[in-house]
Amino acid sequence: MNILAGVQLARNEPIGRELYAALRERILTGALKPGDAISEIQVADELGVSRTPVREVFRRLADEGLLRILPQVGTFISPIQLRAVYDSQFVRETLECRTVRIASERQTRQDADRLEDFLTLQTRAIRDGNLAGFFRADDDMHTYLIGMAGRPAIWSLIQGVKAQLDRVRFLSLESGEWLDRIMEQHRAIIAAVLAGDADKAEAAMRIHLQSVFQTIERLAETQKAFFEGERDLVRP
Amino acid sequence: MNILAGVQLARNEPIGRELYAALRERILTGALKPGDAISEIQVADELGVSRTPVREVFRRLADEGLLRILPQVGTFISPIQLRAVYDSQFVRETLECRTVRIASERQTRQDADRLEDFLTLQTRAIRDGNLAGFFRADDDMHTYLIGMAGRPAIWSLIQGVKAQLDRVRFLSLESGEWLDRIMEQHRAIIAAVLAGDADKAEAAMRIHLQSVFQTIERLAETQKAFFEGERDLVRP
DNA sequence: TCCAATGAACTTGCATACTAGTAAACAAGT
DNA sequence: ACTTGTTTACTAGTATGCAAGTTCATTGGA
Repeated sequence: MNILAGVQLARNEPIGRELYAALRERILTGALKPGDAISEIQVADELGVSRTPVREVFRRLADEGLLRILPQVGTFISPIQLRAVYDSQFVRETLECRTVRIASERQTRQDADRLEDFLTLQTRAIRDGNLAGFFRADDDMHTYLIGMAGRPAIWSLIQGVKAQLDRVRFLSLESGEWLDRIMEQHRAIIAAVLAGDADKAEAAMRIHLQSVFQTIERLAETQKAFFEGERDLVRP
Repeated sequence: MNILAGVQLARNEPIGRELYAALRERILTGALKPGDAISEIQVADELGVSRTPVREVFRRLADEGLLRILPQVGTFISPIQLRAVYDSQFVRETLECRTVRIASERQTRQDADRLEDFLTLQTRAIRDGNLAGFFRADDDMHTYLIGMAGRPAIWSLIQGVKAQLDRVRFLSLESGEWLDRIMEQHRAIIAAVLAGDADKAEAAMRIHLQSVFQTIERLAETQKAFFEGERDLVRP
């Protein structure tokens, strides 16, 4: 079975960059499922490169908790660890609730246009059934808000911990009514930010980022095989 | 000149583990200064191993922002980027202010003994002029507080961003009166936590974690060569 | 004296060969 | 049938060699 169905490297950049992104996406979207074996040689052969760059990518993914490397045994896609998911949510909520607060205190006229653009992009993506596009516009909006708070670099840190959350998100293949509810949350956040109401913005962001809990509730039952660790962990 | 003055690998574990810790410590403590060149071959030869494991360690340190790898040119110790330092402080303050809040709400009887132990360990280390021991006990106390909040894993994330802060801390070689002030801050935090006063605990923690700003003030002037980036960045 | 060309000595990126360890299939004995 | 020992085929860890690019000192000419 092909690990990388039809991945073609452009080879303008170093190998690792693209391979990292490609593998990461396949793990997050569930194309590579928890428990699946994935060997350095296999991937190297499929790409027509040597083990060395593949190996380095594996290491990075293992550091992020997406791969599990067992020496002399093999490398496997990590199970989704509930503890790690809850911790990731905690970190994201803590950081973004503070940054959105700052964003709402610093908001200016031109921010309004940009933020509203994100909302229209998102509704349009939903209308067209373009899930990938929606996720991208979603991330872009969060990125912009963090930038407004003057902390653009923090998004890359959140990106790191968010991996665990995204695995859950993709596993759930959000249905239509869910997306509508997310849009409502987005609108509430943006409205509060543009109104300069820090308290309301923080509250709206918290509700938004905590909605992943409901997704977990539904999933941890049905997709039990992909999860690891006890349920009922630290919940606020 | 020796990069690794007298580092002896135990070779019970994989090479990388120890080498990573050894290099990281030398960068943080300033034994390896910003701008210093450090090549894969040189380190490999000094350790009597091949380039491959050294290379992987370099990659991880580069991901953390401690090394700068320029292809076909060389690898260098990163300058201390003020922007990264302030961002790290922001992340740490945001996370630990929330966790110490939770810790103070969950505190129990046996926590009191442990926390007081940390304080005595610290005062003893200061009395003996044992700086390394003080830093260790300092970190241990923060670790314990985060554990009290039920989020032990978050410490490793903070550990990651803390690297930038530690570089500043070690560069300043805190003088005696500074250490006394830190101890006062520690005592204030612990007292608030044990009293179950979340607001006071959070405030004390914020003051404590913001004290690095004064250190930066003093240093960015005198040690200008080690720093990169404009002063007067986002400050609360 | 100045400047440009050149080449030696570096560097990291990548490829490949070898080592050593695990696991599972299999064979032989009970 | 079951256990035990052995073989075989895999894995990642490590070593090493080559390729490609940068830096810098040296050299030759004006």
